[in-house]
Amino acid sequence: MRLSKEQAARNRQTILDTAARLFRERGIDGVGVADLMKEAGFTHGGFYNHFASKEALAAEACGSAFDRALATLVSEIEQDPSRDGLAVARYLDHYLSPAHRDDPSGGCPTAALAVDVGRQGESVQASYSAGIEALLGILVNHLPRLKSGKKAAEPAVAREQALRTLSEMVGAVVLARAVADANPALSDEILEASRRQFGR
Amino acid sequence: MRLSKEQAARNRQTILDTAARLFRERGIDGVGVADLMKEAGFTHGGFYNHFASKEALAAEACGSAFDRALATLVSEIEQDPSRDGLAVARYLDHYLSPAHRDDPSGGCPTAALAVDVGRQGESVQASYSAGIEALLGILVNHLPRLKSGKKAAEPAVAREQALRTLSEMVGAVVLARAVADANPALSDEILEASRRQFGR
DNA sequence: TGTACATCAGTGAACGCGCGTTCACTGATGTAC
DNA sequence: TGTACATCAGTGAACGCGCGTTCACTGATGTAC
Repeated sequence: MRLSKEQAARNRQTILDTAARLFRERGIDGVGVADLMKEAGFTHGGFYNHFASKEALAAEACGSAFDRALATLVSEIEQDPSRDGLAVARYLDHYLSPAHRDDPSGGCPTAALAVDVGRQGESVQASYSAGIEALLGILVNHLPRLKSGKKAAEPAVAREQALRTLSEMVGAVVLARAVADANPALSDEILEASRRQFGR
Repeated sequence: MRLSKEQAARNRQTILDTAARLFRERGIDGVGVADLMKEAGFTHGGFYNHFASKEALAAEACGSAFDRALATLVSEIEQDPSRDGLAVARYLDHYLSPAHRDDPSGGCPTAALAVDVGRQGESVQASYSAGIEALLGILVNHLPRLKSGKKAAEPAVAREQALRTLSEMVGAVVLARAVADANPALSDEILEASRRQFGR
């Protein structure tokens, strides 16, 4: 049953993408190796041909989820000819939308994995931290223009602004998700309050 | 081995307090009934004399954690003779402190249970939502005075301000905890950025 | 280019372990007379 | 107030189940000659 190198690499990627999706949806501890492999279309025994352990997968899946999410954002920023932060404004508008709230499995890993990661091993935390730094770097460079027009802000001010914006957008999505079933009106209200500030 | 009513009630409260502590520390799914009962000083079989299920306990423990946290805040506000929001400023300053970040088991349930709750049953989500609404109500009434002095703000503005503040403070603590081991400098920086705004 | 063999991705059973929950049992408490 | 009995909190073994991980096996791929 040996497969071609190309097919094996494709299968590995399928497992990785499935993990990135399921981990965001149900939490890292909420997805079993057997679950995951079945969802990816395999039997569970083959998992260890691709990854040393579930933790190794979690670290890689976290990094992969960040890579994809950030690549999309970066390409949108680069496609924006005016470079005035409109791409970031659109990003924040979607970030704080009910659509993003209702789709954790395809959404930002920062929000979906935030509390989980603190309970995982070192390698997962390192992967997550690197993702946060990368997202923060983008915000530092492109967020200030949204707030203060074309003029460049003091670096320390831009950094502080980016940190606070990140906290608010992540907090809003996390809270909106937590109360979505029990109190949908409050959930919408949480998103709207921050969206009025950043988006539209 | 039957115990007095008083002793039984005290034991029940011990289980509840232990659960509120462990759930915030390790997550609701990260604590087993046997773990919990051992930590509370009992054998696991007796659990079902007090609670119908683990979910029933989780809902009650979540409510209990909010009750205690909010009761402390309310009493501090009421003890403040000037009523000018200084008690809330102190609360935010502690909320955004490394001490609070490093003590999830004794800290605010909003931040500690945020992502977990979305994956729990309806009763847990309802209990959590009620806690959020209560905390929000306090912020609506006492936060605006911090920002704009004595003059009362428009109700809609006060509500929006409270929602955004809640999102930012919860997001900051959740993110600071997630990167605390892998990137302690970033963790401190996240807290500091929001703290400079609200606390001190 | 053709043949012989080592490699290894995928299969499915099995490992020890911990999960939430149930149950028969114990014996002091609470209650009915 | 004293006695007889039902109640029930706590114990510890057991239930079926799913967890992460291991392993012997299969057979097509990749490689050495």
